[in-house]
Amino acid sequence: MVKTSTLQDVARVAKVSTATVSRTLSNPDVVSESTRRRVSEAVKVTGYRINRAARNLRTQRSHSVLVLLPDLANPFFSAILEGISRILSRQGYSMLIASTKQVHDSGERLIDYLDDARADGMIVLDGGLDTDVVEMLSAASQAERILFACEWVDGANFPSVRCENRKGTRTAVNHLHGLGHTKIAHVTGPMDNVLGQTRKEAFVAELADLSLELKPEWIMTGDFSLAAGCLAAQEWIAMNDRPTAVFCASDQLAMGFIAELSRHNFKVPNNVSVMGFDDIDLAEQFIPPLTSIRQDRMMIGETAAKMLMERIVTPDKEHSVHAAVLPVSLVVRESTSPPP
Amino acid sequence: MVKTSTLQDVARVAKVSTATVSRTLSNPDVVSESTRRRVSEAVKVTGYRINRAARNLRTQRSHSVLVLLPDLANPFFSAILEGISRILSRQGYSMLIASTKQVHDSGERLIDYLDDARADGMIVLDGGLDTDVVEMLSAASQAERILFACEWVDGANFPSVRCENRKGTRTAVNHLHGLGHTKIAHVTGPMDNVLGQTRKEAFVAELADLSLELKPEWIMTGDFSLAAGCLAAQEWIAMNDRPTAVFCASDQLAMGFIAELSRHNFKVPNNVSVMGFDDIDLAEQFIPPLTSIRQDRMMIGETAAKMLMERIVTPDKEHSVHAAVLPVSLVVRESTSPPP
DNA sequence: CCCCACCTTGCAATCGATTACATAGTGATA
DNA sequence: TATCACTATGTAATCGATTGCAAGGTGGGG
Repeated sequence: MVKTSTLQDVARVAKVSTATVSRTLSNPDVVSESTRRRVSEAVKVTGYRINRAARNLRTQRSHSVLVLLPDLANPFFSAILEGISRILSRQGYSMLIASTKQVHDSGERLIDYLDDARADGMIVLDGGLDTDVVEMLSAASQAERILFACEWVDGANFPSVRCENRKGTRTAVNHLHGLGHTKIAHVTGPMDNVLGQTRKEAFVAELADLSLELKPEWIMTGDFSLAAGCLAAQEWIAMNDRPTAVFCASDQLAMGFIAELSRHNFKVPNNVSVMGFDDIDLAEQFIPPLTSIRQDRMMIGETAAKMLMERIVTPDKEHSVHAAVLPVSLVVRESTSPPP
Repeated sequence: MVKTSTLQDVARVAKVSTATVSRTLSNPDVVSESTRRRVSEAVKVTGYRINRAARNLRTQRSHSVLVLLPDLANPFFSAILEGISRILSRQGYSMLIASTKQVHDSGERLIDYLDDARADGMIVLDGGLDTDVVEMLSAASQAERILFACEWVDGANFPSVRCENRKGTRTAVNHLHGLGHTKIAHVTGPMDNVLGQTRKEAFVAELADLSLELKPEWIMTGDFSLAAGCLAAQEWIAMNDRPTAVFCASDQLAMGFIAELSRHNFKVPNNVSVMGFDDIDLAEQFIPPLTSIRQDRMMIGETAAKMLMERIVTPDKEHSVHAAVLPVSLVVRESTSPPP
């Protein structure tokens, strides 16, 4: 085991005090040109690496951020992580990852991550936290160091980043209506999820605005999964008066829906137009390529990280943006067409 | 800002020394029943949370592990992460995430993570590290605290976890041959990648064992992406003597291949059988559902984490397993059938 | 009754970097 | 030349938990 060298070692080699070395490294302007050179030289010679545990202890900062996912195995989040990580590493911060499920199962409490100085802040990608957890977090003085991205918690007042869910939904409905559809169904996300709710509300509202008929059975409750899409397809097949277009609350739903239809020899978009939401990577390669509402997941991650870092670096400042809402866009591909 | 309480506070309340509190928490057996109760009570009263920075400094352990991905946005890795995280959190360890690309771009050196006490070990999911980086890592005394998963580096001698790539490939070829195919093509992974190479070698070897013809043009070089699959499909379409089956080195390749074929009105498996490798979540929902070689990604993650933790906890012990090779299995779905 | 072993607890050094405060040195100004 | 302002550097306390060593206490054996 090679002992890594410490500030002391550098100080000895450069023939200065540890204070000077420390200053040279973190605040070069205050030391003289000549010392700066001597110290840099000594750092090189000794191969000095700062010991983060020591710095973290002294500065009361962990220099890392916790990202909390509902489910690590869900690919939807990877691009968001990429965005977050990009910003964090640029500022010398590390990214810790955990899943809410796991944290819960292991009996840890979320707030511990902040309390025990493991993380300076956290980005939560799960709006479905238990209410008592949310209450504990908001009560904590650290509430400003917690940020919700994509999803959020109604009622709580955490800073957040989200995309234009309402506008995206309305755009989707308008796209279908514009193609000539008048009987439009919706496969919802999970109804205990804020995204699922919001998109459904917006869907209902937009249909009303367009004065389109909406039979109760045309709202099919699902979650965001492929499997739920399959089930919804079976419902659709069983209907007497089938809608000619279906707006799904996620791309995975739409893919499941289309897959199941094709097993029953229905063609998309010939027999029915289907849309998704998210524009995940695969949407483009799906057969047929999926019309969807695109959210820039990388940007969601980057924005979230930037906002959080601001709050960590200058905690007492009044911050300009409390809830960032990022634009979405319609991506028209081949799963939608005029009604038969 | 609520000051969190320290060992001192607990000690004061319990009327013992900090040493006793520390011992009660980390090694309860050595303190008496009565003190143990007093201390536990005091911990509850004060709401004490250990300060990890302080412990990390004193114990010279960071209690976290770095996981290094080639690309965070690639969903292939999420289940592996889930597996790793599960094991780590069970042992009170945190999971740091970074991507090789980013580490490289930001000018950091990988070894820094170990040197500056940010991580006790690392799990690398990228066999494509630059040779100089690999050399630096193997030279380091910390080489035993670095573990490769999925991919590995030929020549270097790091502990590793991988799946039965050769056997999986041979199983795939045998499946196709068993269906009656004699003209079998292969779309390879990237040829600078150890998985791509291994699977290709095994493919060639198995065809030879079965005494099957193999025209040079039947080996199509790709990478693991959807796009490469599309290109390969175009090559296939352009062939005079078309193979009746294609084994792709990844599911994504297979999906891209099939998608492109369908755009040109070829049917799978009617016109050609196509197989993938990995059995990613979507394989089952693809149209047609994809025949593939399944690797248990969660288990890869768990195994990697267990092996690494062993080495971290008892660094000097001789460890039983140096390279774990996990089983794969054939999953037959609808993208393969007897030749036309 | 003394000695020794053993169990429990406390004292205080330690991990390595940061930073408030003190001090030495330099040059300018009156 | 004395004084002041200012810069550059050193001294030493500090962050909070861990742990080697020492000491106090208890009980059993001789």
